[in-house]
Amino acid sequence: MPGGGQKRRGARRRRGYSGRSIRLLEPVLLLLLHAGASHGYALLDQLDEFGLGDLNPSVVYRALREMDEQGWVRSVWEGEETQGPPRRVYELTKCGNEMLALWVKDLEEAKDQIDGLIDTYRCRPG
Amino acid sequence: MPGGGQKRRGARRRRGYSGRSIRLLEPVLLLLLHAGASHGYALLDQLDEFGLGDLNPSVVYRALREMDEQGWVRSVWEGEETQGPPRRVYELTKCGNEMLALWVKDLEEAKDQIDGLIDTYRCRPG
DNA sequence: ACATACTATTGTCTTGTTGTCAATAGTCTT
DNA sequence: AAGACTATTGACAACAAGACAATAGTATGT
Repeated sequence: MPGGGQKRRGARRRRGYSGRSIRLLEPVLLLLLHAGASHGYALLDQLDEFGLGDLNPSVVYRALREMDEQGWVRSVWEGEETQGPPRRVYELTKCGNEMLALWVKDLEEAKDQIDGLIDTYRCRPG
Repeated sequence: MPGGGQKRRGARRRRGYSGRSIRLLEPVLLLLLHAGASHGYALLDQLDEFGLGDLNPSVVYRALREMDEQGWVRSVWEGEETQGPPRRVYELTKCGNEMLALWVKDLEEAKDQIDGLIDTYRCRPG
Protein backbone atom coordinates (compact mmCIF):
# COMPACT_ATOMS: atom_id res chain seq x y z
CA MET A 1 0.00 0.00 0.00
CA PRO A 2 1.64 3.23 -1.23
CA GLY A 3 1.43 6.03 1.31
CA GLY A 4 -0.43 6.50 4.54
CA GLY A 5 -0.65 3.92 7.26
CA GLN A 6 -3.74 2.60 8.95
CA LYS A 7 -4.76 4.11 12.26
CA ARG A 8 -8.46 3.60 12.17
CA ARG A 9 -8.32 1.83 15.53
CA GLY A 10 -10.27 3.72 18.20
CA ALA A 11 -12.27 6.31 16.27
CA ARG A 12 -15.05 6.48 18.84
CA ARG A 13 -18.22 7.90 17.33
CA ARG A 14 -21.51 8.71 18.97
CA ARG A 15 -23.71 5.70 19.49
CA GLY A 16 -26.61 4.47 17.50
CA TYR A 17 -26.67 6.61 14.47
CA SER A 18 -25.53 8.51 11.51
CA GLY A 19 -21.95 8.04 10.43
CA ARG A 20 -22.45 10.41 7.56
CA SER A 21 -25.99 11.04 6.60
CA ILE A 22 -27.74 14.33 6.29
CA ARG A 23 -31.04 14.78 8.07
CA LEU A 24 -33.09 17.69 6.91
CA LEU A 25 -36.16 17.62 9.10
CA GLU A 26 -34.69 19.25 12.18
CA PRO A 27 -32.89 22.10 10.43
CA VAL A 28 -35.95 22.83 8.32
CA LEU A 29 -38.14 22.96 11.41
CA LEU A 30 -35.67 25.29 13.09
CA LEU A 31 -35.62 27.42 9.99
CA LEU A 32 -39.39 27.66 9.82
CA LEU A 33 -39.56 28.62 13.48
CA HIS A 34 -36.78 31.08 12.84
CA ALA A 35 -39.29 32.97 10.71
CA GLY A 36 -41.74 33.06 13.59
CA ALA A 37 -43.45 30.95 16.23
CA SER A 38 -45.80 28.31 14.96
CA HIS A 39 -47.55 25.08 15.84
CA GLY A 40 -47.05 21.55 14.60
CA TYR A 41 -50.00 21.31 12.30
CA ALA A 42 -49.03 24.45 10.41
CA LEU A 43 -45.38 23.44 10.21
CA LEU A 44 -46.48 20.15 8.79
CA ASP A 45 -47.81 21.93 5.74
CA GLN A 46 -44.88 24.25 5.35
CA LEU A 47 -42.46 21.35 5.20
CA ASP A 48 -43.67 20.75 1.70
CA GLU A 49 -41.83 23.84 0.45
CA PHE A 50 -38.56 22.22 1.43
CA GLY A 51 -39.22 18.91 -0.22
CA LEU A 52 -40.31 17.29 2.99
CA GLY A 53 -43.92 16.80 1.99
CA ASP A 54 -45.80 13.61 2.85
CA LEU A 55 -44.03 13.08 6.11
CA ASN A 56 -45.97 11.29 8.79
CA PRO A 57 -47.32 13.77 11.36
CA SER A 58 -46.04 11.76 14.28
CA VAL A 59 -42.52 12.10 12.97
CA VAL A 60 -42.81 15.86 12.95
CA TYR A 61 -44.49 16.11 16.34
CA ARG A 62 -41.91 13.84 17.84
CA ALA A 63 -39.09 15.90 16.39
CA LEU A 64 -40.64 19.03 17.86
CA ARG A 65 -40.98 17.49 21.28
CA GLU A 66 -37.41 16.31 21.17
CA MET A 67 -36.22 19.72 20.15
CA ASP A 68 -38.16 21.04 23.10
CA GLU A 69 -36.39 18.64 25.43
CA GLN A 70 -33.08 19.73 23.95
CA GLY A 71 -33.98 23.30 24.64
CA TRP A 72 -33.82 24.42 21.03
CA VAL A 73 -37.44 25.46 21.15
CA ARG A 74 -39.86 26.46 23.86
CA SER A 75 -43.55 25.63 23.72
CA VAL A 76 -46.67 27.09 25.20
CA TRP A 77 -50.30 26.10 24.90
CA GLU A 78 -52.03 28.62 22.78
CA GLY A 79 -54.97 30.40 24.39
CA GLU A 80 -58.37 30.58 22.76
CA GLU A 81 -58.55 31.51 19.09
CA THR A 82 -58.32 28.00 17.64
CA GLN A 83 -60.85 26.02 15.73
CA GLY A 84 -60.11 22.61 17.12
CA PRO A 85 -58.23 21.34 20.14
CA PRO A 86 -55.63 23.54 21.84
CA ARG A 87 -52.38 23.91 19.99
CA ARG A 88 -48.89 23.78 21.28
CA VAL A 89 -47.06 26.76 19.88
CA TYR A 90 -43.33 26.46 19.41
CA GLU A 91 -40.88 29.28 19.48
CA LEU A 92 -37.19 29.23 18.71
CA THR A 93 -34.88 29.77 21.67
CA LYS A 94 -31.50 31.47 21.62
CA CYS A 95 -29.94 28.06 21.88
CA GLY A 96 -32.04 26.86 18.95
CA ASN A 97 -30.88 29.79 16.92
CA GLU A 98 -27.28 28.87 17.54
CA MET A 99 -28.12 25.30 16.71
CA LEU A 100 -29.58 26.42 13.41
CA ALA A 101 -26.41 28.30 12.58
CA LEU A 102 -24.33 25.22 13.33
CA TRP A 103 -26.64 23.12 11.25
CA VAL A 104 -26.39 25.47 8.30
CA LYS A 105 -22.62 25.25 8.55
CA ASP A 106 -22.89 21.48 8.63
CA LEU A 107 -25.16 21.48 5.61
CA GLU A 108 -22.71 23.60 3.71
CA GLU A 109 -20.02 21.03 4.38
CA ALA A 110 -22.36 18.32 3.27
CA LYS A 111 -23.07 20.27 0.12
CA ASP A 112 -19.37 20.53 -0.61
CA GLN A 113 -19.06 16.82 -0.07
CA ILE A 114 -21.83 16.17 -2.54
CA ASP A 115 -20.29 18.61 -4.99
CA GLY A 116 -16.99 16.77 -4.80
CA LEU A 117 -18.71 13.53 -5.52
CA ILE A 118 -20.68 14.89 -8.44
CA ASP A 119 -17.65 16.60 -9.92
CA THR A 120 -15.67 13.40 -9.79
CA TYR A 121 -18.51 11.63 -11.50
CA ARG A 122 -18.88 14.23 -14.21
CA CYS A 123 -15.27 13.69 -15.23
CA ARG A 124 -16.03 10.22 -16.47
CA PRO A 125 -19.72 9.39 -16.53
CA GLY A 126 -21.62 6.52 -18.10
CA MET B 1 -55.58 28.14 7.26
CA PRO B 2 -55.16 30.22 4.08
CA GLY B 3 -54.80 28.06 0.99
CA GLY B 4 -54.31 24.37 0.38
CA GLY B 5 -56.27 21.63 2.05
CA GLN B 6 -54.95 18.59 3.84
CA LYS B 7 -54.65 15.33 1.98
CA ARG B 8 -51.79 13.67 3.79
CA ARG B 9 -53.93 10.57 4.31
CA GLY B 10 -52.47 7.54 2.54
CA ALA B 11 -49.01 8.65 1.47
CA ARG B 12 -47.49 5.18 1.62
CA ARG B 13 -43.72 5.26 1.92
CA ARG B 14 -41.22 2.46 1.94
CA ARG B 15 -40.87 0.82 5.33
CA GLY B 16 -38.26 1.25 7.97
CA TYR B 17 -36.14 4.10 6.95
CA SER B 18 -35.18 7.38 5.56
CA GLY B 19 -37.90 9.89 4.85
CA ARG B 20 -35.36 12.36 3.57
CA SER B 21 -31.82 11.71 4.55
CA ILE B 22 -28.84 11.53 2.34
CA ARG B 23 -26.51 8.58 2.64
CA LEU B 24 -23.17 9.00 1.01
CA LEU B 25 -21.40 5.71 1.60
CA GLU B 26 -23.03 3.70 -1.14
CA PRO B 27 -22.70 6.29 -3.91
CA VAL B 28 -19.10 6.96 -2.95
CA LEU B 29 -18.29 3.27 -3.07
CA LEU B 30 -19.94 2.99 -6.46
CA LEU B 31 -18.00 6.00 -7.62
CA LEU B 32 -14.70 4.57 -6.45
CA LEU B 33 -15.42 1.30 -8.17
CA HIS B 34 -16.46 3.26 -11.22
CA ALA B 35 -12.82 4.29 -11.47
CA GLY B 36 -11.73 0.67 -11.43
CA ALA B 37 -12.13 -2.63 -9.59
CA SER B 38 -10.84 -2.70 -6.06
CA HIS B 39 -11.08 -4.50 -2.74
CA GLY B 40 -12.58 -3.47 0.59
CA TYR B 41 -9.43 -2.65 2.43
CA ALA B 42 -8.21 -0.29 -0.26
CA LEU B 43 -11.62 1.34 -0.61
CA LEU B 44 -11.64 1.90 3.12
CA ASP B 45 -8.70 4.24 2.74
CA GLN B 46 -10.00 6.02 -0.31
CA LEU B 47 -13.22 6.92 1.49
CA ASP B 48 -11.22 9.51 3.34
CA GLU B 49 -11.01 11.67 0.24
CA PHE B 50 -14.76 12.03 0.26
CA GLY B 51 -15.05 12.96 3.88
CA LEU B 52 -15.94 9.47 4.94
CA GLY B 53 -12.81 8.82 6.97
CA ASP B 54 -12.96 6.99 10.28
CA LEU B 55 -15.76 4.72 9.25
CA ASN B 56 -15.83 1.31 10.86
CA PRO B 57 -14.51 -1.35 8.46
CA SER B 58 -17.42 -3.67 9.05
CA VAL B 59 -19.79 -0.96 7.88
CA VAL B 60 -17.96 -0.73 4.59
CA TYR B 61 -17.61 -4.45 4.10
CA ARG B 62 -21.26 -4.93 4.82
CA ALA B 63 -22.22 -2.23 2.36
CA LEU B 64 -20.12 -3.94 -0.28
CA ARG B 65 -21.68 -7.32 0.38
CA GLU B 66 -25.14 -5.80 0.20
CA MET B 67 -24.31 -4.09 -3.03
CA ASP B 68 -23.16 -7.46 -4.27
CA GLU B 69 -26.50 -9.02 -3.34
CA GLN B 70 -28.26 -6.19 -5.12
CA GLY B 71 -26.22 -6.89 -8.20
CA TRP B 72 -24.62 -3.45 -8.33
CA VAL B 73 -21.19 -5.00 -8.02
CA ARG B 74 -19.69 -8.38 -8.74
CA SER B 75 -16.91 -9.88 -6.65
CA VAL B 76 -14.19 -12.42 -7.22
CA TRP B 77 -11.47 -13.76 -4.95
CA GLU B 78 -8.20 -12.34 -6.06
CA GLY B 79 -5.53 -14.85 -7.00
CA GLU B 80 -2.03 -14.81 -5.54
CA GLU B 81 -0.20 -11.50 -5.37
CA THR B 82 -1.40 -10.36 -1.97
CA GLN B 83 0.51 -9.79 1.22
CA GLY B 84 -2.05 -11.07 3.65
CA PRO B 85 -5.18 -13.15 3.36
CA PRO B 86 -7.03 -13.43 0.05
CA ARG B 87 -8.95 -10.36 -0.98
CA ARG B 88 -12.38 -10.09 -2.45
CA VAL B 89 -12.17 -7.79 -5.42
CA TYR B 90 -15.24 -5.82 -6.37
CA GLU B 91 -16.12 -4.62 -9.81
CA LEU B 92 -18.95 -2.37 -10.89
CA THR B 93 -21.69 -4.02 -12.93
CA LYS B 94 -23.76 -2.41 -15.64
CA CYS B 95 -26.60 -2.27 -13.18
CA GLY B 96 -24.34 -0.64 -10.64
CA ASN B 97 -23.37 1.94 -13.17
CA GLU B 98 -26.97 2.82 -13.78
CA MET B 99 -27.50 2.92 -10.06
CA LEU B 100 -24.67 5.37 -9.72
CA ALA B 101 -26.22 7.63 -12.32
CA LEU B 102 -29.51 7.55 -10.46
CA TRP B 103 -27.75 8.28 -7.24
CA VAL B 104 -25.95 11.24 -8.69
CA LYS B 105 -29.27 12.60 -9.88
CA ASP B 106 -30.68 12.08 -6.41
CA LEU B 107 -27.74 13.84 -4.84
CA GLU B 108 -28.23 16.78 -7.14
CA GLU B 109 -31.80 17.09 -5.95
CA ALA B 110 -30.62 16.86 -2.38
CA LYS B 111 -28.10 19.58 -3.09
CA ASP B 112 -30.82 21.83 -4.44
CA GLN B 113 -32.85 21.16 -1.35
CA ILE B 114 -29.93 22.14 0.85
CA ASP B 115 -29.33 25.21 -1.25
CA GLY B 116 -32.92 26.27 -0.81
CA LEU B 117 -32.60 25.90 2.91
CA ILE B 118 -29.37 27.82 3.12
CA ASP B 119 -30.66 30.60 0.89
CA THR B 120 -33.70 31.03 3.06
CA TYR B 121 -31.46 31.21 6.09
CA ARG B 122 -29.11 33.73 4.56
CA CYS B 123 -32.01 36.13 4.05
CA ARG B 124 -32.36 36.63 7.78
CA PRO B 125 -29.62 35.02 9.81
CA GLY B 126 -28.71 35.38 13.48
C1' DA C 1 -79.02 17.06 20.18
C1' DC C 2 -76.41 14.13 17.73
C1' DA C 3 -73.53 12.40 14.10
C1' DT C 4 -69.86 13.58 11.22
C1' DA C 5 -65.89 15.95 9.69
C1' DC C 6 -61.97 18.52 10.47
C1' DT C 7 -58.20 20.23 13.48
C1' DA C 8 -54.36 18.89 16.49
C1' DT C 9 -51.41 16.18 19.36
C1' DT C 10 -49.63 12.04 21.70
C1' DG C 11 -48.35 7.13 22.47
C1' DT C 12 -46.94 2.64 21.12
C1' DC C 13 -45.24 -1.07 18.27
C1' DT C 14 -42.34 -2.83 14.66
C1' DT C 15 -38.72 -2.72 11.66
C1' DG C 16 -34.35 -2.03 9.88
C1' DT C 17 -30.05 0.47 9.85
C1' DT C 18 -25.93 1.35 12.04
C1' DG C 19 -22.09 0.95 15.00
C1' DT C 20 -19.29 -1.99 18.12
C1' DC C 21 -16.85 -5.84 19.07
C1' DA C 22 -15.06 -10.25 18.48
C1' DA C 23 -13.54 -14.01 15.60
C1' DT C 24 -11.02 -15.89 11.80
C1' DA C 25 -7.11 -16.17 8.94
C1' DG C 26 -3.22 -15.40 5.89
C1' DT C 27 1.57 -13.29 5.37
C1' DC C 28 5.74 -10.88 6.59
C1' DT C 29 9.32 -9.50 9.89
C1' DT C 30 12.33 -10.29 13.66
C1' DA D 1 7.47 -18.96 16.77
C1' DA D 2 5.74 -14.63 18.34
C1' DG D 3 3.91 -10.49 17.02
C1' DA D 4 2.41 -7.03 13.66
C1' DC D 5 -0.03 -5.97 9.76
C1' DT D 6 -3.43 -7.14 6.08
C1' DA D 7 -8.25 -8.49 5.14
C1' DT D 8 -12.86 -10.14 5.76
C1' DT D 9 -16.91 -11.93 8.21
C1' DG D 10 -20.50 -12.63 11.84
C1' DA D 11 -23.36 -11.55 15.73
C1' DC D 12 -25.42 -8.36 18.77
C1' DA D 13 -27.42 -4.15 20.82
C1' DA D 14 -29.07 0.50 20.39
C1' DC D 15 -31.79 3.42 18.49
C1' DA D 16 -34.31 6.14 15.14
C1' DA D 17 -38.02 6.33 11.96
C1' DG D 18 -42.46 5.21 10.07
C1' DA D 19 -47.16 3.25 10.58
C1' DC D 20 -51.07 3.38 13.00
C1' DA D 21 -54.22 3.96 16.63
C1' DA D 22 -56.00 6.68 20.30
C1' DT D 23 -57.47 10.89 22.25
C1' DA D 24 -59.80 15.16 22.12
C1' DG D 25 -61.63 19.60 21.02
C1' DT D 26 -64.54 22.49 17.79
C1' DA D 27 -67.55 23.45 13.86
C1' DT D 28 -71.25 22.13 10.73
C1' DG D 29 -75.21 19.93 8.99
C1' DT D 30 -79.61 17.55 9.92
